[in-house]
Amino acid sequence: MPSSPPAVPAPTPAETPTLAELMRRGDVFSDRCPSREVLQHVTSRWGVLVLVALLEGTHRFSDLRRKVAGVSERMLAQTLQWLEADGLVRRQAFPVVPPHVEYSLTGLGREAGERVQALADWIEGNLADILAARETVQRDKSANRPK
Amino acid sequence: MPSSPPAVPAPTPAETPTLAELMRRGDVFSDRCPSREVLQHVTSRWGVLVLVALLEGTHRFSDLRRKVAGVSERMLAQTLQWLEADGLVRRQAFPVVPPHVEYSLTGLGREAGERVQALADWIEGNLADILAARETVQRDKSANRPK
DNA sequence: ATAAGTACGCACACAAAGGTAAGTACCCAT
DNA sequence: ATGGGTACTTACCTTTGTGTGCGTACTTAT
Repeated sequence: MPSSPPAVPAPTPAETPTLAELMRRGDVFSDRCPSREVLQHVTSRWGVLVLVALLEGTHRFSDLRRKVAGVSERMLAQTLQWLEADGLVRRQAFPVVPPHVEYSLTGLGREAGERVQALADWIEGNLADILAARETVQRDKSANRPK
Repeated sequence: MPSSPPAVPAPTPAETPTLAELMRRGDVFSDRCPSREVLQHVTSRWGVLVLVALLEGTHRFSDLRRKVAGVSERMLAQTLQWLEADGLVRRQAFPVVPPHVEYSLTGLGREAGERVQALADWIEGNLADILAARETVQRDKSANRPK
């Protein structure tokens, strides 16, 4: 149980990448780097689930809606448009009535999807540990201020 | 250029996992599964960046604030509390004045962090392709409705 | 003596995310 | 003929995320 802070090891100098550098290779730690937008689309609430769902193959709009439980039509459409704009999802519309549209991953989308799936899988597999940790952390906090 | 939709391959039967099953192994596709909350914390705008930052080692609050460019004190504190509650981040406060608090990853946090880093790294490395795709997709859309 | 740094909590405000409901223009099953 | 399915869009409203500014209780640097 440490009561005094450790000594500082080494100061990290500040970095200021140019815009051109941010295009060649993004930097999520940089405030105005475009990679942050992409990150937000990919890690958005429904974006993650759509990418994982599409890893299994092409889906129609309403198939996705059923698979991704809880998503509204509005947000599913919105999310798909984000991912399509970023070149991760391909949209194929057939000129028939009633409408028929198929969504699938592009090459980029598949690569991204595999990474988000790795994360989602890990969370699913370790959910029990995480929920257990929640209890523990909560208990420890309460112990530090019993009144 | 397909103009008629392909035939359907096979209908997937509906699944309804019980709450108990959702605890042993989460299912992010299930509406009320707790894994979704965890997913949201981990993939939140600042959660991603904090996890990646902490992979490099222990950081103080203000170190994180400087490293994660653009985050406000309010949201950094909030994000850290989410991750701490989920057992991914450890908080160590020293009873000194001025305040000194150190944040680090737990075992769970490191595993999660590695996965989000893999995603962040991929996005950084493929940013150029994604930005290029944005242009292309935009152009294709405009071409389909020139007026 | 004054300013800056530290790690937050709190109140206020705004914008974005997200849900609900309705409308569209047809087809198909009952 | 009525109801449901399809792939959205739009308008309206609520919730959440997020930023800003202020206060704190001191210490260290200027």
